[in-house]
Amino acid sequence: MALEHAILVSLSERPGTGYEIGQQFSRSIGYFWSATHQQIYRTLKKLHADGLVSFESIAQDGRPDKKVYTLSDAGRDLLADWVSSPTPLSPLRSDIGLKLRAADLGDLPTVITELRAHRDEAAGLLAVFQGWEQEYYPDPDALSGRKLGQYLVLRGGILMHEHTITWCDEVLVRFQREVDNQSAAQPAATSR
Amino acid sequence: MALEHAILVSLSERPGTGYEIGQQFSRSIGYFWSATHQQIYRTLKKLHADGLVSFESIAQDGRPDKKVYTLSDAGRDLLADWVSSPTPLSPLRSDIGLKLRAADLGDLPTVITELRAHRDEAAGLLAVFQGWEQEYYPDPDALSGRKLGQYLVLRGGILMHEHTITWCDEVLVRFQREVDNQSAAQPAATSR
DNA sequence: GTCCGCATGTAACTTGTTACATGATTTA
DNA sequence: TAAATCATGTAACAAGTTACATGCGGAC
Repeated sequence: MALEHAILVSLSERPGTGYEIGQQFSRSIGYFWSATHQQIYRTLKKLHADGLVSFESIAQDGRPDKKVYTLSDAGRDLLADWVSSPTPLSPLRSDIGLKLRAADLGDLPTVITELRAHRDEAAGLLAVFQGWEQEYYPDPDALSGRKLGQYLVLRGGILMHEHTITWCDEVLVRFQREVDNQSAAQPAATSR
Repeated sequence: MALEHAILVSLSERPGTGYEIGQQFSRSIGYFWSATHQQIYRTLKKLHADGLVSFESIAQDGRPDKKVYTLSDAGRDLLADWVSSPTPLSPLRSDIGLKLRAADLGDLPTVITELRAHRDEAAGLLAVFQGWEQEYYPDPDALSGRKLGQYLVLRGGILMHEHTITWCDEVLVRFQREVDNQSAAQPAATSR
């Protein structure tokens, strides 16, 4: 259901083509909701059939026509209801959690290397987010309305990646100790 | 892909029926990977066709036969490879993030009420997790192997819910201030 | 006598992923 | 001349959700 809402949210910020919505999904909104262009086109078609968006075809030189979609009144009403509706805790699907749970089946040093890569990736994204925070929201206390919501979502992303990094570090420390203990127990085993 | 791995992880901890795996998915493992029983039965069939698990039918009085699944050597090898493989940052799908981004379209006091409910739900789960931590892992420094992995996943869950609560609180403070400002600006508007 | 736990399944549908296809313009 | 950007789409498949179906035994 929520992909529809994600697209409506994007259109509520500004009208745009499927392509442009896709851009947003791989930039700002994309850090909290992802979708491929195929999903977007498919869903736009459905939203149009349901009367939640309208579009205007714009002819272009050389390129195919573009369809600029706009939120309809019905779409805006639906969004307003939706943002005020309850949000149950969403079931999790965390690959890294699963892997950790079975980590002792794999090769620990390799697991550590991959975990560090994961951690660094999160740290990279965190830096990007923190850059945005400083650039776009230098005075967070003064924010209100739409801008405030966007800022708070960004804050959520920052907190989330901080959490990921904290967790990875905790795991890395413990796993490193585990490796050290093993090599201390079998000091002759230098290879494999 | 990863549902297959989730089931293999469960079977690597102990053999079991589809039903029992489902139980695990709504308890321990379920807090990091969720699946319905339909998905599980469907996937078990596929895993069996691929030779990653085997099963033994056990006749029962009155009840239908149960199939106790066991991880095969091939399944164990596949799991070992998988836990050592890279884990890219997974794309996010956060309903609450999306809603926040469009929060100004809805009724703020209602949004606040729902957000508080969300926060409290997370706090409830956090308490459950913390209970487990104390009950099952009273001496975390002494853990190793399989148990250590399970503990670290639980730690991840605890950190995650703490993050959720921190975030919700941050948002609640800001939104409450927003409401106060609005009612200060229009002190006569007591209803609606 | 009704609900809960055990135990497995089918069917229909919605979402999400991956690959392929087209075609002009701009940038390296 | 190879690539990236703009712009839209089809097709096939994998994964996830919801509803329905069966049937015994025990608890309330």
